[in-house]
Amino acid sequence: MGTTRPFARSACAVANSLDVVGDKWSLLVVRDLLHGKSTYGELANSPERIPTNILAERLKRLEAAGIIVGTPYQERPVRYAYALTPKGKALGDVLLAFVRWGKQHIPGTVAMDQGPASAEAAVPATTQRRARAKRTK
Amino acid sequence: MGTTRPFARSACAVANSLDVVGDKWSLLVVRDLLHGKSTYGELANSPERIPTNILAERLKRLEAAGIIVGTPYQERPVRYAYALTPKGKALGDVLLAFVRWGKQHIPGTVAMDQGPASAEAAVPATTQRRARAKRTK
DNA sequence: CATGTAACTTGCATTTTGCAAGTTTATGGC
DNA sequence: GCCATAAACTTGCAAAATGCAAGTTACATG
Repeated sequence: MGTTRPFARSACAVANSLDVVGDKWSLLVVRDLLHGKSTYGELANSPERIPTNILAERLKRLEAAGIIVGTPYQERPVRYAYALTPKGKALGDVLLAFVRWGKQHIPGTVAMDQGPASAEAAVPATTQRRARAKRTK
Repeated sequence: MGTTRPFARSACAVANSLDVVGDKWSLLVVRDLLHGKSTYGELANSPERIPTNILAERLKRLEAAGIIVGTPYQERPVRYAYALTPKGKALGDVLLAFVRWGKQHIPGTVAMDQGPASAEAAVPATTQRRARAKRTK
């Protein structure tokens, strides 16, 4: 019974954290969300130019992991505004550690400007759009 | 001249840090070295069971990145004891951030015991071995 | 109706991983 | 000397992840 191995590699907090966000892109998405970005387009247009298929896949993985949530800000076509959950926001400390290490040990790197500081209007304000007769098919 | 793009993706400290240690194994190797391990065998026998070809490749990459140094503790066959440079030790803060996040947000994970605390004898004490007539070829 | 655009999806070619097995050099037992 | 064992890597692929380009869907605009 229930002898299903509980962890992929070990019970180490570091190993399991890396199994969730230990790749070249996930933490950059989190960084952007922390900085106030929220739509697919905003995330795709970050300076690192994440390939769009990778972005779509990461958004699903991060949502499945409870790090972000996508709430529809528009129907027909459904479009989501992504935001960090508390679990996701807590990754800010990890990001901060990376920023400090990078700035100290990789010459020329800089901390990307902290985002909106007091960003309201994070959600595209339900883009004003007249609801035309919606024919579902 | 010299218009060789200085960074692989952007000047962001996070992005560049991830380009160096942003994979599933590098930080686990750093973790083990912080905990006092130093030989290939000790690293290979960690609970996560890193594939040996990956371990060999990571040791080369981390050394090329100035995060670790390998000093030979034995000739014929040459064997190296790996240790963290100051740059590598500084990753301890990143590890700590991951430990805190993991323990807080991934149920069941734990901090791997801090290593030797006051570990001398980190190097295999130049394994006592009578120098037999060494025929180089 | 022709264009344009945001948000994804799909098709591969390339790269990275990972498992298994092989190699090299040396040690210990008989 | 001969055989078994071991540490530290290396090599050979098969499988999975990544990345580039192009395609798709559902509007908005002129």
